[in-house]
Amino acid sequence: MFSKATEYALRATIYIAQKSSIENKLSLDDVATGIGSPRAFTAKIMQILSKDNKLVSSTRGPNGGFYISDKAKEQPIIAILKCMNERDIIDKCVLGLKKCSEKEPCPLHFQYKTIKADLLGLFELKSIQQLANEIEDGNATVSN
Amino acid sequence: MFSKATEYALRATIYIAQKSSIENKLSLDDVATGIGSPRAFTAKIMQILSKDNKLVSSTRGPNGGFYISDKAKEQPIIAILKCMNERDIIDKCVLGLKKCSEKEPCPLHFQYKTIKADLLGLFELKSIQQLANEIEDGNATVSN
DNA sequence: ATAATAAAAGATAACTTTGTCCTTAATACA
DNA sequence: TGTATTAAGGACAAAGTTATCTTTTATTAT
Repeated sequence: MFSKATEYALRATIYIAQKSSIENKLSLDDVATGIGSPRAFTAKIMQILSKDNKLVSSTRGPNGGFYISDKAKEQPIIAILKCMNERDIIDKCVLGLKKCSEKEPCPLHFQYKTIKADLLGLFELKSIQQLANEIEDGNATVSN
Repeated sequence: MFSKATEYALRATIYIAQKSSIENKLSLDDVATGIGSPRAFTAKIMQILSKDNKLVSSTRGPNGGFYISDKAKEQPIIAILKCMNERDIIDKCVLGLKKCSEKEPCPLHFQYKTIKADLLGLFELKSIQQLANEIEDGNATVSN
């Protein structure tokens, strides 16, 4: 469904939300090891996610690292997709038609439409915090 | 969701199912023009689809081209995904976890599961013929 | 047989994604 | 101030996907 970069972004964000706080930041190594992703590539993704400290926050130097503010944790996970510029994957026509629409639909349009709505709902309703809680409670994992 | 190759494969198969018959084959140009895909790349995809004449059939030489037998038209569209080796995209974990399962789920597993089931249902229930009929009836298109 | 037609097959090119490595910049602390 | 630490940033490499072009093979019709 999503690119590897976005998969890592989702896992990393949820992982950081669960493990970190402003007093207890996670290093790049912590994150890459925690979610089972290639270190250097993960660094690139962390740069995107922590750009402007909007979604993930980062500080350099000793005791630096990544963390997520309580406010950011309340954001729905679709915010991660937006940050990774993959938000529109959900809207795309299954058959890849540029102008697939209600008026000029592909033969799967109306059935796929409801699936897309469900998918969008999932990503808009679930917050980063909620998914982090699932891990906290031992009900889920983002480790590979 | 799917690769460009698979998008073209889906469109091409449905297009051929609607336009062709054993007496009236479609040339590569007909197909590429009909679905709005790059000619040479489409040729490669047609080679995969018509390998062993299992899904799409092809003959060379004058009056040759591509067509789909009535029997093949009854197949569900998931057959096209299988042919393109993208069947398992539907099963994959949204977060890219290798061993995401009921016992060791990712934090989206149980919600995403129902969406995957709907998606699989759609691809297993809709036949190539049914989608071709939508186009035949003017209710849908695979042109780009 | 020969010529024309159309797909099959192979080689290769362009582009994108994924991944690594090395240097630079910021920060903390001694 | 200097040194250690950690992320940011840039350059580059490997792999995969998308796309093109050329040659070969099969088939038909003359």
